[in-house]
Amino acid sequence: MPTDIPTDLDDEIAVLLRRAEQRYTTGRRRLVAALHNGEGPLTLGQIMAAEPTLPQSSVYRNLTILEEVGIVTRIVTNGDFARYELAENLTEHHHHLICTNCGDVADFSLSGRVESTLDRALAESARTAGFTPTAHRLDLLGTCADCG
Amino acid sequence: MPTDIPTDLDDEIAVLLRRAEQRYTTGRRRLVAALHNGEGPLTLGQIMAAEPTLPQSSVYRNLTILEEVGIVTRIVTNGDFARYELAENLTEHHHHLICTNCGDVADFSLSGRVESTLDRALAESARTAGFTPTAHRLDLLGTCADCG
DNA sequence: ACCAATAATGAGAATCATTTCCAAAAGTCC
DNA sequence: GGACTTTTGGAAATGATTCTCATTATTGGT
Repeated sequence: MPTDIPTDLDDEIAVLLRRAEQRYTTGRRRLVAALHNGEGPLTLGQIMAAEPTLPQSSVYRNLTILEEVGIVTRIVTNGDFARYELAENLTEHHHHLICTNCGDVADFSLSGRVESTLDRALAESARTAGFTPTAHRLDLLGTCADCG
Repeated sequence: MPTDIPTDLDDEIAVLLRRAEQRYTTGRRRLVAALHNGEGPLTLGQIMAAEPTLPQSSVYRNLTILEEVGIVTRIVTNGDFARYELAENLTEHHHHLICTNCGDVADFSLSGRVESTLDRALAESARTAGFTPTAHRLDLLGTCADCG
C-alpha cells in the first residue's frame, strides 16, 4: 500500500493549494494519496480504512477544503454517505457505475464521439432553459459484477 | 393551489399501492399531489410548504414507502437534503438541471435520438464492466436563469 | 352500518453522518 | 530561534432523517 502520488499530480495539487493560500501538509497529502489509489470515489470509511491514523475530523475538514479549492469532488450517489474523488481537472472526464445492491461505485468512460453528441444536446437544452452549464454528470445504475 | 391529480395517474398509483398491500390514504394522496404539482424534484421543505398540515414524520415515512413501491424516486443532488419526485414509470424519462448556486433543480429532456445513442453507448460500457444496467441518470450542473 | 382486526398517523425521541470548537502542535517568515 | 499564523485532533454540537408507540383511521366480514 505505497501511498504514492505521481510527481506531476502532486505538483499540480501543490500549486492549487498555494494559490488558495492553503498548505500542503502531510495529512492532506496522505488524503490525496488515498483518493488517488482508490478505484472510483471513496466513502469516508474507505478513506479511513486506507489511512487509519488520519483522524476523522481532519479528513472531513480537509475534504471540504480540497473541494473548495477544486482538488476533490464530493458526490452523493443515493446511500447514506458521501463519496469523494479527485476532481476531473486532475484526472480524466469519466462517469460512474453505481451498484444499487451493494452501493459500490466504479468509473467508466464514453467515447469522445458520444461525449460530444451529448455535450451538443445538453448545450442546446441548457440554452432553451436559460441555464448556463458548467459540467455534466452521468451515472449508470444497476447491478455490479460481484452482485451478479 | 388545487391539489389535483389526473385520474389515470391516481388510478395507477392506487394499483401500485394495492399490489404492495398498502393503503392509498388521504395523506399519501396529498403527498403525491404535491409532488405532481411541483416542477422538478422537491425537498422536504418544499413539500411541507405545499402541504403545511401534513406532519413531517408522516411525510418522511410515506416518501420512503412510496419509494419502495416504485411511485417516488429519491434523489440527492449535492446539497444537504434529499429531493423527491414521482418515479419515471408515472411521468416521463427526463433529466435535471441543477443550479450549483441556489441548489434548485429543474427538469429537461433530450431527443429520442440522443437518448438512444446514449443508451447504446452505456449498454456497451456496462457489458465491458460486467455490469447489469437498469437505468441511467444525467444531470447538467451550472447556473440557473434566476442566478444569472 | 357495526365490530374486530390490522394498518397508518403524529408528536417527540433517537440516530448517525457531518460540522464545529478550541486548546495543542506544526509550518512559515524574518 | 522566535513570533505569528495555520492546521490538527479529540470531543461536543448540529441537523436531516428514522424510529417509537399510543392513538386514530381503514378494511373486510357480517
